[in-house]
Amino acid sequence: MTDVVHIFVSHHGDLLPRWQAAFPDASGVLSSYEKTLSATHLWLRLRAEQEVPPQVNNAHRLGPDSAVLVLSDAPNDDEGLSAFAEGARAYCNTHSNPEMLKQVADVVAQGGLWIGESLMQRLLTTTSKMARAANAPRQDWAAVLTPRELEVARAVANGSSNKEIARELDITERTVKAHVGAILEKLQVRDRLQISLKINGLSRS
Amino acid sequence: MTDVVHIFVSHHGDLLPRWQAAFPDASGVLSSYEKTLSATHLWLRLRAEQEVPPQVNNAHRLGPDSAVLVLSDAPNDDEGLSAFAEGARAYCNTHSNPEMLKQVADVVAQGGLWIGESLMQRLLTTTSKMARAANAPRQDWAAVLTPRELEVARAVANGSSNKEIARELDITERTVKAHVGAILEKLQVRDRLQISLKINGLSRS
DNA sequence: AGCGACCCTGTACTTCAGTACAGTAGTAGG
DNA sequence: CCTACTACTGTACTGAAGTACAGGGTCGCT
Repeated sequence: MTDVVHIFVSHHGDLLPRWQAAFPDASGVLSSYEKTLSATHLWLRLRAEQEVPPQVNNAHRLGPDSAVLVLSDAPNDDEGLSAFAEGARAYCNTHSNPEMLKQVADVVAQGGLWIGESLMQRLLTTTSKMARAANAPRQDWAAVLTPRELEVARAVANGSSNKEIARELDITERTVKAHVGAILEKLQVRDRLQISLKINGLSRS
Repeated sequence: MTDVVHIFVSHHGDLLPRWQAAFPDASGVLSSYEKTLSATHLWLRLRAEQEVPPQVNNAHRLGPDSAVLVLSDAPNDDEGLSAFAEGARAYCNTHSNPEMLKQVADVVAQGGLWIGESLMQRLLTTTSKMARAANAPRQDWAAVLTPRELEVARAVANGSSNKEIARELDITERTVKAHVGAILEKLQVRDRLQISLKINGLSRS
């Protein structure tokens, strides 16, 4: 815990009082390259009038080996998502209290990510929804299809024509039709489009 | 930080040495209801041979007001997802070192969630993918299609045949074909299946 | 050896999707 | 009034999808 260096990157290069309270040794910068190289924790205060990705990328450039922690004056889920998509390690409110900031820094130091509760909830619900829709029924049809049929089914679901699938699998179009026929029967559907809906978890059954 | 009570729920009701190291005051239980009520942190060591949801739910029953922290001998993303879906506040390795466990406990005490890096990465990628697929292109095709074409497009995407759509909209099959043709041209695709993929946000463009 | 899967292929047919060409009609706007 | 867009319909054709019928071969199990 001794070799931790906090550097805050903000519009004016100054430190908010609560940042100072959380990390007495921290320094603030505007964009001076040399000073930021030594940072372990590079805090970036987002500027609302600019896009998020370039700001985060710039922070990565300032400290290639630093963990980038993003501070937002008005946090929202989409902004947070953008930040994490660009490799940020934390996303929290600019005006969080010192205890919170210290907590965040510790989590990041341990290799973790800090995400707000709201965004977290969204991540969990959407992903678990996807997992539910993608896991439970998957074994349903995956079980009845042979390996080869599975390949064909996936290609069909992806929008490929019989001819394309034939080329891809290096077999005759006739054979593809045979496989498709078997799939249609096993999955109890009439169309290749219905196959697509079933494979992609969009059918109402 | 004074009124923190750690209780470990495991198969044998005993404490691993590293748990003890992390929280000297912690106690371990098998399933005695009275003792668990006082817990703020209820650690649950998963049993591999059982399903995850009932185990987590049982932990909630043991301590309705406790935060449930899940420990897994062999963590993986799907298991973690199940745990969080059931309301767990943390998911980490059973054999994490004491520092890690303390860290996890602190995060949870602050109202946060602890999620492994791998699972986190998966959450972020899938969600940002969904956000991308759900926001940007949606207005794309909706804008170029006329109201009637939209109806037809949705029906097509749903797997209806031309004849069915004709019946549903009370028009001729010929007219449906005209609409479908217009949709194909405007959306720059060749198939009704591609229409389905595009409407359902599954195309790679 | 026989049986049942899975994978592969051929010919021939029906049905559906999609396109070309052509036309009627209502409605909004310059 | 004329133009443009939308909705609708017809005949006729091409091509893809799907089905029927019929076979070839391999592999594992009884």
